[in-house]
Amino acid sequence: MVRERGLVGLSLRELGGRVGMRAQSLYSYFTSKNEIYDAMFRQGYETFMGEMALPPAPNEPTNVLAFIEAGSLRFFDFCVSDPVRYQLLFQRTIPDFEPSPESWALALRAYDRGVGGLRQLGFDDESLDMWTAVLTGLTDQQISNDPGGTRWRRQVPRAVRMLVTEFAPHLVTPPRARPRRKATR
Amino acid sequence: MVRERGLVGLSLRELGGRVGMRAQSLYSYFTSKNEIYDAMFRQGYETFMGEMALPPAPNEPTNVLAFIEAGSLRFFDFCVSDPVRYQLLFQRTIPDFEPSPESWALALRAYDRGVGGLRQLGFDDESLDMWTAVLTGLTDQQISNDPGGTRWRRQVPRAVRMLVTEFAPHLVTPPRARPRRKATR
DNA sequence: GTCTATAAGATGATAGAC
DNA sequence: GTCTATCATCTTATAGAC
Repeated sequence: MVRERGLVGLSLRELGGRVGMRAQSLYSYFTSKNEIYDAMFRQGYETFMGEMALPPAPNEPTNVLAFIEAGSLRFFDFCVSDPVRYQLLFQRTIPDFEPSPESWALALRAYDRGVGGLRQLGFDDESLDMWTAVLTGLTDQQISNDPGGTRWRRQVPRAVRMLVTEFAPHLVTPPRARPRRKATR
Repeated sequence: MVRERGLVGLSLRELGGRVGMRAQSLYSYFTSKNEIYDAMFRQGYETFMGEMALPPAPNEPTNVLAFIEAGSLRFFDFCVSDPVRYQLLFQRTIPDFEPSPESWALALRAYDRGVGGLRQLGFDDESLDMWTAVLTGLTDQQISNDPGGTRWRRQVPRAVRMLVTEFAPHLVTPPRARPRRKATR
């Protein structure tokens, strides 16, 4: 229903109708409308963690850079495939709704798991901030300005290479020959 | 009013009350609620163009890189200083509202002017896409995850250097000594 | 240009019967 | 658990008097 009407278009009456009961009967399952949003929020993050944890697809990443790129594209596609879910999980635009503490904790776990691989590769907090911003920025532009297309998705590999070069250059320039130093001391 | 209540919190009754009349009297000025959103949209972009066109502040940019950085920070601050306006102008989350053709044309002019400087410096369409994504990504994170702080703003100079290095390296590495070639032919 | 009156509806939520 | 009945609003918008 929210995929059709948007998040604020969720109406208890119509929701009741769709599941075959009166709106009031929903209160046997949820104490308020926000509790429904909260359940969707939680479910969304559970799906997210499930998707991100899947084994790599047949077209495998062979090296570290390809591995990071694959993870980034997976995140990107997860977001773009369901813009309303993206809005619910990563933007926060429903008036008067904020997730319950348990749901927030889940979201934090999901974030930690998402960037855990990068952290292990030596990315510090600042670089993870930059990482998050760039990836969600591309995602956002794709959803808002080219839904259904690939205009911004095509930039993901380049962004990944750019970020890795900036924050973990040893991963991208194989350490064969050290650049000469100015002088030997 | 929308700064307090959010964009969807705009109510004609209360708006009327604030300007000293009944809600119905507003229809002498606007034919619908969406026309009010449209007026705010247009006004926002006019302010935007005004702000971005201001002469550089006393702490001047001295070189090209600093010039780009200053412009980026100016955009960033414009967005962060008024999150609701940001939502109206750059995200599009009001149900059933879309800007009139004239307002859209204005928004396109504003974008062109905003990236015009970069285009003159040799940035192509793809790099402008990346530019937009990164800058709005940082902005978005700042607004959603650290409102009032500077956690993501601090990353702007680094992002600028990273992007310029990627897309216009001649601007950041002064052309003193050419890297030696493999062989002379 | 502002008002009153009112249309015509939507909404989330509660009480209590069965 | 689901229902009917209903509350208590809220909303945008129109008609027409002054």
